[in-house]
Amino acid sequence: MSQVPADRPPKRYEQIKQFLMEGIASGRWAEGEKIPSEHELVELLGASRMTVNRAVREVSAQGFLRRVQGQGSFVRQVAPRSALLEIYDIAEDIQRRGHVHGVRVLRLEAVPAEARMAALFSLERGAWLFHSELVHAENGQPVQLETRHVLPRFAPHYLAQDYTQVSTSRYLQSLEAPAEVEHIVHAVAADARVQALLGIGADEPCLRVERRTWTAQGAATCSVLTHPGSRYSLGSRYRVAEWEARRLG
Amino acid sequence: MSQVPADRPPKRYEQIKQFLMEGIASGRWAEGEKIPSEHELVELLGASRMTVNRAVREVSAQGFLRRVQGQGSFVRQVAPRSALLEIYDIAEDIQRRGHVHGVRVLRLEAVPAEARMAALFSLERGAWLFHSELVHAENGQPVQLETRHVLPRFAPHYLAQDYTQVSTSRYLQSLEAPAEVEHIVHAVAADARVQALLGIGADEPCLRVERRTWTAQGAATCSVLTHPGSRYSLGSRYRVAEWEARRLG
DNA sequence: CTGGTTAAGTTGTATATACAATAGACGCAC
DNA sequence: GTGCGTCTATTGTATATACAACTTAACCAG
Repeated sequence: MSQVPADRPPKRYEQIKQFLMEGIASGRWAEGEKIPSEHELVELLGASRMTVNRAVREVSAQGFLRRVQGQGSFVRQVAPRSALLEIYDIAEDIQRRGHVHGVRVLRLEAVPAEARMAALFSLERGAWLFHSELVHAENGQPVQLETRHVLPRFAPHYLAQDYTQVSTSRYLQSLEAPAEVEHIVHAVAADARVQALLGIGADEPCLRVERRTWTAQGAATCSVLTHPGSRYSLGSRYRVAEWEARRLG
Repeated sequence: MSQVPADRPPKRYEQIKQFLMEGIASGRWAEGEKIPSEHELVELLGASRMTVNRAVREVSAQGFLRRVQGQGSFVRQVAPRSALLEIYDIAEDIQRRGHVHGVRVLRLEAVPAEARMAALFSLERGAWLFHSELVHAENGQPVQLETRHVLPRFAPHYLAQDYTQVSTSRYLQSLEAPAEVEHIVHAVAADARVQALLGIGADEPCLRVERRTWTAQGAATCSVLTHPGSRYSLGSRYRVAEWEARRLG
């Protein structure tokens, strides 16, 4: 049996954090449920309240607990999701690298919502949506196929813009900052049409980002960004910072 | 009639955090420079050391300061940038979904660094590195091939752990929080070995995350996480307001 | 029943104190 | 000079205590 990484003398507040994390992960305290009060933890674990307080505060800052003064500490309904993707504008990205950004507008039109889109936007089938399809190129080589659906109420003049001058992302962001954003990244195989548009072979995998935004009124946009796996990747490098300090509500 | 919401009494540790952030932002303390010690801040600001300690600790957790026991607190070279991707622990992820997490350890050994790894870790070729290879499964289905190289100096007991009990990520994070993290996501085709390990077909694309971490001493770990495109995707959804709120410190 | 007050429980903050752990400087014996 | 121990400065952790702020429930006066 492997021993605990007993390299260092255990720290009391780390032990308590561990105790809390295990209780949360194991379901000993269900989601939304109240965990023992600081006072109870003091008696249970035999540490001072300040030490308990630090442990609970830090676990809370990590997003696993919600604390309410005068009431107690509760296990969060939705634990913090792992991956965060920041909004990015591919035109800006390419220019930042000092390369030439080119764009070709394939479609820019109003379309009736088929079943999937109707569901995503909470509309009836056949309701009108704005739709655009663009291919972005870096130094002449296609790097992204951008397919987008936009709620007309959110961007009434979406179809009248010249997207060779201002990118779709930039125009949409100029309207109203979304209240909520979702990104999903996955790897997919390209169908024949995508292969042709991106100029890739049949066996080349693609990196696909699905991006949805919501305003206070509801779903606003839904985009699918498809990149050739060989010519594009998402990257980030950052200094570790704030998952300790994060406060969600 | 009741008064307009009166200003809440300012919190001492928030004031001190503000004081520190202004000093850092204004260049009053240059990058890399030592800020006043806790004791000096106590005398300067007239708060107790515990309060000063909390303020400095939280600013430090946000990445703006680096603290060295016995030496002092120093302004970090570069302020933290917002992250594209956050660290995630697949075991935690799976358990959070209420599924069964299984892991199979394929390799756990010391290996001599070949050219690429030597370059990444700034070592000479042939220097020893710890190496692990694991397959993670969700409800019995493989969802991640985890290949990792670790600098022995960073985790001397890396090979002695039981990774069926505590995940590699969690163990490594228990040692020392990395100062810097890099993630790169791309789509790749799997070779025959990976296909076999993940139980996927020849034409199925894979989602690959490369993750590297650095401590103050230099590169610490380098991981390659390969997921079957059909069974795994990276996702995130977040409220923009909260994201923005974190910029304030 | 209504409305306000009180009391108890919980988290939030602030302080004083103590000791441990680490790094660097100084001085001393050899 | 070299090596070793000591001292000091600094951060890291732990505790006891106090009071403030907030929530809920109980209670009581009308």
